[in-house]
Amino acid sequence: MKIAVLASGGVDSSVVLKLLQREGHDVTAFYLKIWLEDELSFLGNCPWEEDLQYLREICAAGGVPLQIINLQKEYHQEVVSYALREIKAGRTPNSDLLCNSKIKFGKFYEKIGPQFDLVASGHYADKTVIDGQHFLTRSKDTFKDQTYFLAHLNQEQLKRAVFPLGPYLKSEVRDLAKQFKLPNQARKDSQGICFLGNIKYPDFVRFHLGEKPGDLINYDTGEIVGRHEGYWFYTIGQRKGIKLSGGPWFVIKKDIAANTVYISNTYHDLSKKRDHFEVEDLHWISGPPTPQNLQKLQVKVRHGEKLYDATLSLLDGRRGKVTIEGSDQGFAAGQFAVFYSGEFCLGCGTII
RNA sequence: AGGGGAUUCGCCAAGUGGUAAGGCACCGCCCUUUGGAGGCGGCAUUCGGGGGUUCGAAUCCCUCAUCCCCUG
Repeated sequence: MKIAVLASGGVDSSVVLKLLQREGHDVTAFYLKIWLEDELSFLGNCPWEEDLQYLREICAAGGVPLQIINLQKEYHQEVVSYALREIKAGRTPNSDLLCNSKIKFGKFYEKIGPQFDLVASGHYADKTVIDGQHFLTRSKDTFKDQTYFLAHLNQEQLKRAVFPLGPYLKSEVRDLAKQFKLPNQARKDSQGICFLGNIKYPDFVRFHLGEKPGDLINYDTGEIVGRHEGYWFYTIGQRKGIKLSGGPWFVIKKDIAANTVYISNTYHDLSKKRDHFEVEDLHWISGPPTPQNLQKLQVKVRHGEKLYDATLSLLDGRRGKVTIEGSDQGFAAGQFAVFYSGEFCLGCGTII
């Protein structure tokens, strides 16, 4: 098989190169340049030179062709502008889901064309094929599982995607990296929104949206207790950066029209928890779940944390109400709720 | 002008003779391919200034300064 590998210079995607090569596939490594335009370079040094250095070394040693694809323009159009639009609207976007569906498994494929059979990535995720239908399933490493970030892929994209790390634990991947004698075997995992690199999120927001001071209001008393620099620097459940004494203070609610941010120091009280929320833009990777399935789903409200048992009642084709078993305090509009049925990742919706 | 009260880390605040709690904020690290959350650690040789009493004071005394309240 002719496989295009999304390679970042990190441990995971480097191990993918090796694994596929070992299986006898014809692999080509692609480094996607999705970095922000240089206008922002003063905010932080991009580590992509280091990425490429490792990648070049690994590809050279393994006889793997390496191509660098510039998708900065596409990335800006599809992801950055979305993020800014959402932030400005007072919502909390998750750029990385769209990065996968729009860029890594979207524009990238358009760019390289059908000459490659598959696109492989170093995501901790797996696939199952049933009757020609492709399903996204959770990786063996349930802690590291990254299906959350892949929930926005569509069937076509999933069909040509392959996730070789699915059957491995992170620790096993590290071991493989050692076995393969990869120079980046001990490299620290990357984190944060991929396009930001070392740039701090608030700096990015401030650069594009500036500041817009307004009142901080105590949600419980209605009293004005301080000032904020712009509602877009806050998200629901946020604690850091409120600066007021008497806390800890947590963001409860934002009023965009009034440019006020409501905070509370009783965030952990039961009264602030909710067991339901609404979603829109429901998206199913392999077709909508059956009515019976809707009654016994699991849902993730953010990456990494626990799965809630949940039910989803559809309001219309694209909207629905999710009720979770238990309660949570951090439902932020704009974030993705990702639905699971056992090992299967079914799709996602945007929290309203 | 009298009378009373207060002054401890950026903020709040314990401590009333025995050698400066705690919370918030802030900083660092960990966790984490989103935003958050969470965990761990750091954070006043010093108690408004100056004297004094005492083996020993933030705690007692004197004095100065500032602030608040009440009565003119």
